Amino acid sequence: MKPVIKHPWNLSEMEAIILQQELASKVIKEDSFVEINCVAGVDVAYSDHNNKLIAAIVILDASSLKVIESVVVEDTVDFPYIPGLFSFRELPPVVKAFDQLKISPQLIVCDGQGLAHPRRFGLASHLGVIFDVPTIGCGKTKLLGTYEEPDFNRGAYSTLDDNGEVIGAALRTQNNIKPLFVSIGHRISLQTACKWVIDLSPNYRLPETTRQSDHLVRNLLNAKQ
DNA sequence: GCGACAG
DNA sequence: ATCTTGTCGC
Repeated sequence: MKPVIKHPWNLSEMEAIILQQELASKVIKEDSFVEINCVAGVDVAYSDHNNKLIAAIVILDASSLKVIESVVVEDTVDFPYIPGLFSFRELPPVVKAFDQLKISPQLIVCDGQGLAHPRRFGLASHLGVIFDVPTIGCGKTKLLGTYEEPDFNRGAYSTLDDNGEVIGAALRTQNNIKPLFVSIGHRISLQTACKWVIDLSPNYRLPETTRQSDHLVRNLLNAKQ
C-alpha cells in the first residue's frame, strides 16, 4: 500500500507547520467509505540505546478481530519530538511498513490524535490524508482542549472542546478507567469513530488493533536485548 | 512571564 | 516515549 500524496519529511519546523496547514484543508470530517472488512492498527516504539524507531502495523478482520496480517519495520529517527509536529517523527517508518503490507485496510486506527490538534492535523489525519484512507485518532492523553469527566460506564463520553469547537471526545472504553481521547482522522465522523473504537475495545482501554501492534513492537524490542 | 505540551 | 514513588484494585 502506497501513499497517494508524497511529500518530503526532512523539513524545518516552520516548513512542517506550513505543510500541515496545506494538508489540513484536505481532511474529510464525515463518513466517506463503503465497506470496512479489515482494520489496521498502528503503533511506534523507541529503541533505547540506538537511534531507531520501530513501527508495527497489524491488520484485523473487522468482525472476528483476529489478526490476519502484521509487519514490523525498524528505521532511523531524525525529526525531534515537538508537540504538534509528532507525525514528522513517527510517520516515515509507518509509511515504510504500509509499503510491505499485502492487504489494504479500509480503516486505520492510530495511536495519536487526529483533529484534536492545534492546526487540526494530528498524526491520524496526516496518515489518512496521504493514503486517502479513513483513520481514527486515539490518544491516551490529550494534546489540547477541555472536557468534562464522562460517566464511568463503558461507552460514556463527553466532547473535547477547543475555543467552542468540538475537536474530539473523551470516551470511556472500559468501566472506571481513564477515558481515551478519540478524534476524527480522515473520512469518518466523530460519532462513527467512537462507535468503532468501542467495538474494537472489547477487553482493553485501547482498540485491539493498536494493542496488538503495541505487543508486536515490544516483543521485538525485548528480543533484541 | 508561567504553565502546558499526542509519543 | 521512559523512569520513579506511592496507592488501589484484582
